[in-house]
Amino acid sequence: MERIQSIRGMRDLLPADMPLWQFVEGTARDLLSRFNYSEIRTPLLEPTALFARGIGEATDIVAKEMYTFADRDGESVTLRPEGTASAVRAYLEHNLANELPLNRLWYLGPMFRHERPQKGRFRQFYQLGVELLGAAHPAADAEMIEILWEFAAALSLRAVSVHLNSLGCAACRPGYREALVEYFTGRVGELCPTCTERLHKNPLRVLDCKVEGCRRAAEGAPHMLDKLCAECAAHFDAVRAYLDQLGIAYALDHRLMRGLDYYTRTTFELLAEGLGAQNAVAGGGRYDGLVEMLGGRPTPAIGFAAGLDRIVMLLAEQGARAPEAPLVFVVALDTESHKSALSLMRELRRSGLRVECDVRCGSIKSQMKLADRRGARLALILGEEELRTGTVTLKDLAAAESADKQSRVPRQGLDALIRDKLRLRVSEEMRP
RNA sequence: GUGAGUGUAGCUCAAUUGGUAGAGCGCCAGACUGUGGAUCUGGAUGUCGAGGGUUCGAGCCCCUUCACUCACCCCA
Repeated sequence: MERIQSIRGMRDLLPADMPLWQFVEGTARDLLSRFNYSEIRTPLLEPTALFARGIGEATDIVAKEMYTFADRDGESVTLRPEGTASAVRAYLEHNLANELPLNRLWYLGPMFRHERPQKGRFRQFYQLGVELLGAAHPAADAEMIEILWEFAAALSLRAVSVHLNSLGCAACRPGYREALVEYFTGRVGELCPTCTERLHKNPLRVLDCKVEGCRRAAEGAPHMLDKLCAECAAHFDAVRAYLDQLGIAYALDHRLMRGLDYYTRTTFELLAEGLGAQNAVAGGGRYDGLVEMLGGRPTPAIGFAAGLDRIVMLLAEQGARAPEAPLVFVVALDTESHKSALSLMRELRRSGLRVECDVRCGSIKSQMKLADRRGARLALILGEEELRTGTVTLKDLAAAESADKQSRVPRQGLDALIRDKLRLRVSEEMRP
């Protein structure tokens, strides 16, 4: 019998992986609530037209990476390849703009793209998205980048850097594009075959080609930042001033482009070392045109998406350990003890402690062994003796062999005693 | 979609020029039947990714196929 396994590019996040994931997600929730952003949850499945219109028909995502199929009634539906289009759709569908002039939103969940998997890239992957709708002011750009910066800081992400660029607007980008084509046309000979093609389809992409020859050819290319119109230039300068005020370090990166059609003006990325070729941890920017493209009134907006798979991978490589509540393991030696243990465990759990036992009810040895495997901090042993005297044997599994490693304590008020013991050990460990 | 590499016990890997599988770790059980993590002893486990071919004989050679990994492309 052939065993069924998960679909290519779609992986299981196993129990051992989850503490880090929960740490990352918890950190995001906590941070965003302090910036007073509201969570929004949208369906995984949307009408195909939403993405075709929002992201751009010509982008790779729409042209060849979407999970698109006919629903039972024939409607073309698509598993969301990113979150912004859905968030904006919901924003318009429920008239959120009418309730508030400024909407701060975030979401977190799986996205789907039918790409060839590789390190840091999956067909089902998780993104944290943050969107700020209704503000054209550069202060909004700065807030968005600050959130990303604070997120990285709260996670203690090492070896990451913020890259910043401006893509200009409908007024100045076409001019830049022309200048770029003109520049590269003069050195077609130095470009790789793909770039020769790109030159006509998407000249901006030539800038971030990895081939050595193209990189050299791109060195003297004109910069978007030099071709910005007066408004875009002023906007960008203001954003930079805010970032300086906040002490946020960034690198100007004139080769930083966005693959989705809806981006304008400010774009930024959080890049990390140690992720292989997929080194972008988060990316975002201003998308002043999207709301209107999706049928709403012209509304300025900015946002970013962070790749949680990559962040978790980075943290794991940096040896990060997610904090976990200490575990109390109850060991019962016979049927009577086990009955009594049930009540004890309920009590302790209701008092907020994390408690489990070995429901296989085997020998004390195998129970102790499981306690150890599970990483328990304390073992509570219940046997005939303890039942008779109204006590439990408390063993500190993490302590070195010593007189107070194990002791007989009264069952009354046990949870307070345990809390004391755990606090003590925690404070000991926190000393450098 | 393109290219390269890899597929042998739960995990990491080994198997001389083709002679029908082994180690470490892990797991389970024992070592004065009320005590884990160290040590010792014993034990279970593989259709050698799948299908076909060559051969007296294939984990090793050939073909096909699938999966995984990394890179390109693109992106988070």
